[in-house]
Amino acid sequence: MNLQKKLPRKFYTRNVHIVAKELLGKFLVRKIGRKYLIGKIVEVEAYDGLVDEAAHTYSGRTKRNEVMFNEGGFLYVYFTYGMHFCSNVVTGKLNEGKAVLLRALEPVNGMEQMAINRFWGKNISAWELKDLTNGPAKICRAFGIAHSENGTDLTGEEIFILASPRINANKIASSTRIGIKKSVDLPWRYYIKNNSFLSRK
DNA sequence: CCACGGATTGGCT
DNA sequence: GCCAATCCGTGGA
Repeated sequence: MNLQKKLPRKFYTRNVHIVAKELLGKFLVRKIGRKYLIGKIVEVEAYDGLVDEAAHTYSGRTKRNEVMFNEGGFLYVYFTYGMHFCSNVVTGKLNEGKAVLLRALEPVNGMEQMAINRFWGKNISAWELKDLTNGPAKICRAFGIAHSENGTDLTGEEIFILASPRINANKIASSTRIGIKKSVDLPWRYYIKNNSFLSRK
């Protein structure tokens, strides 16, 4: 794994479904001081802007969703259920309002720190690897992603994604998206088949 | 101004 | 499997 080999802007400015599928198998990196938190992306969902009733941007620009209208390659972080953050990779061109929700990672490096971030205060010795980042809000907890990370440029030094070979199409599965009430039949959740760090089967 | 409910999680039945 | 937790953006009055 080459920490210098960051995905460039042009990776992100393409079609949201292409980017979603190509993000599978790539490595999300958070640099904190000299330490690196790293996880392999194994599950995502595409949110397709104005043609997608389930997308936050469907009804137009608001203060909450404005980062999602950037061109590709920025991090859109939102707060929900009164306690959770979720992160998205913005895709496409300026003002399209499209993004890929990061739903599950396979921890690769910095697991001790992820466990501290996720379970602060309680039972810190009993953490299990597969419970660190197998859900969209868990990723944010483990990686310390919250309000202040909203709008982070993924071509920068703080949070970025490493280039790595594309996952073979026959190892990728799709399904309907999880937890939404609109556009429930669209098969826009993509994940690596049989990976044990998925948020769901 | 106020009421509603959410791209979730974890604990309890 | 069910449901409470706990903010705050959003939309309707």
